[in-house]
Amino acid sequence: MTTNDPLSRRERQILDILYAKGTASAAEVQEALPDPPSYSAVRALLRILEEKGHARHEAQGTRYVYLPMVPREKARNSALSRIVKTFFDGSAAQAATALVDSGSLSDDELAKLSSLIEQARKEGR
Amino acid sequence: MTTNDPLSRRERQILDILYAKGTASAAEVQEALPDPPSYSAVRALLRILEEKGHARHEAQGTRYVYLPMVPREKARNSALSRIVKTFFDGSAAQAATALVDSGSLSDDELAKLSSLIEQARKEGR
DNA sequence: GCCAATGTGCTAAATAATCAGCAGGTGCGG
DNA sequence: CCGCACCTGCTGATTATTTAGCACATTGGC
Repeated sequence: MTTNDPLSRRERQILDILYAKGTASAAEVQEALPDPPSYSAVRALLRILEEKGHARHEAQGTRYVYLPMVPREKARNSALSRIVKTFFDGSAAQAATALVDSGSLSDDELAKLSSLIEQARKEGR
Repeated sequence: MTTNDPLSRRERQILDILYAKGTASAAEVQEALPDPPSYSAVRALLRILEEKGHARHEAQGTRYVYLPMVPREKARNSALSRIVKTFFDGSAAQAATALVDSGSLSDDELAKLSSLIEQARKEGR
């Protein structure tokens, strides 16, 4: 019924797939799953996720399409804060630094991020 | 034997504790664990983590102290990249933006991050 | 109209994870 | 020297997870 009861391994994997894809049918989930089990098994897991309140389905034509209950942005923030806590001593700045250092940002992205920071600095004071 | 065989719920929790603390005794792990089981159980889990190659122990005086096998920095990067993939459509820039937007960065940190970015932009071209 | 193909709901069996308990060993204060 | 407090190694049982299978409904092509 709430947000953070502990998910099992498969439950976590499936929920992650739902977040990555935004929405997915049982078949899509199955094919995205590492070491995928039978279609039946996937459906059983999806049902469990629904019972636990982590996902829901919508009828799309004749079939079901599943999606996460808690909105992506909320989930993403709590995932980030979990990582910041366990790997960056609670420092979001360190985490941001690691991302920039990863070298996967384009020139454009760097520019935008830079101006975002400038803005934050102005507003901050 | 390597990085990404699937960890169970408790294994993940314990490993996270080891990463957060750097190093911990069985008792410390137990007390950091949510809804903590018996001391015996914690020790059993730690032994399993060792067997699977995710943790190791060092004798500290008469007792054991446990620590993760794969170095923190490596684990942190793969954790970050996992989140970037599932929550930010593979865009590290978006993730960095979310961190800055979280508003938890001090003025000082913002300044440092800014200069880091400038440096990256120069080197990038 | 009928027969694949593809969907659903439900259930029970097999596998994995989790747990607590017991049998020592070691160091230390009284 | 003895008992207490704390550690370790190991093992079996309980509980949760994960899985596949079956029965039935709906759709679309032929």
